[in-house]
Amino acid sequence: MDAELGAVHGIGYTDFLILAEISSVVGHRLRAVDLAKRLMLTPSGVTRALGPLSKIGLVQRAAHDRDARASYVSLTADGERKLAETLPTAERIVAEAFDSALTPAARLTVLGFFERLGYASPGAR
Amino acid sequence: MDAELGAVHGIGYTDFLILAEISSVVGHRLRAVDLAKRLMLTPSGVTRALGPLSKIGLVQRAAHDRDARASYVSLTADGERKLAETLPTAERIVAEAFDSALTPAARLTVLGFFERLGYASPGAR
DNA sequence: GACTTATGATTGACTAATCAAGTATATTGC
DNA sequence: GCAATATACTTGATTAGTCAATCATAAGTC
Repeated sequence: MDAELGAVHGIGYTDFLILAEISSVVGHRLRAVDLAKRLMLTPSGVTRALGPLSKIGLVQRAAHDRDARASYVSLTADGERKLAETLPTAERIVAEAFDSALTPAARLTVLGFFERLGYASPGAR
Repeated sequence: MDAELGAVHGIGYTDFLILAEISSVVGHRLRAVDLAKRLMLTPSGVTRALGPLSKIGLVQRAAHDRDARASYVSLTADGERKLAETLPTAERIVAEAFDSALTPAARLTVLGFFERLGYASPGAR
């Protein structure tokens, strides 16, 4: 997962999730602490991940207008491009893991399950 | 997860899974490589985890009778006790994480899902 | 039966995360 | 308005895992 994504796109799976999460949120920016909650990471882990992402210019931080402790994280134009470029690879890798881990019957059950939870099945169009 | 289990019982979640996996398998012993496959770990990771578990006397290794490369891993009497003692804590922690991560409706859907996959719902008796 | 390839296990080097502690700012209650 | 408490973030130290390389033994092929 991490290894293949890293080899192809130069960022890990968590990095990808960070980009995707920022992009998915209204306003396209959020505080580091909210990023942590959404990704089930600690604030510390987010700080550590954002360092390199910021250095290679995929994300940027901006001061929060009402809270001097916090800062907003958002994607740069490069970050948006990287996300768009990485998405198909990530989807393929997840789909392969999914396929190899389950029997065909279990696969269908899981897909139905996600539909009931309100997610579109990744494979269905 | 790991932290609480470690604080209460002195072993991590992966350690717990290792004990549980050994105990669940017919014959109550398996090769390290099979342990790795079942727990989605690398053989390397299993070697690393078994070291401490063996040192504190929860698991033991025995030569494989047909393959000199392999060795069987099994629980000691202490290991069985530790597993029995850890099981309720682990179940409680998982149940709490499950409850806090999902809405009540999603919770029911997930439980139904596991039933369809052939697992009894943990909470149901 | 020797040669090649596959498998089981271990080790050194590394990495992505954690926790605990610390700093800075916000918020709350008196 | 000030003390006490809570929140946002960062950093040093640690940890649980990975990968790549290695060693030993098995299994398959000619």
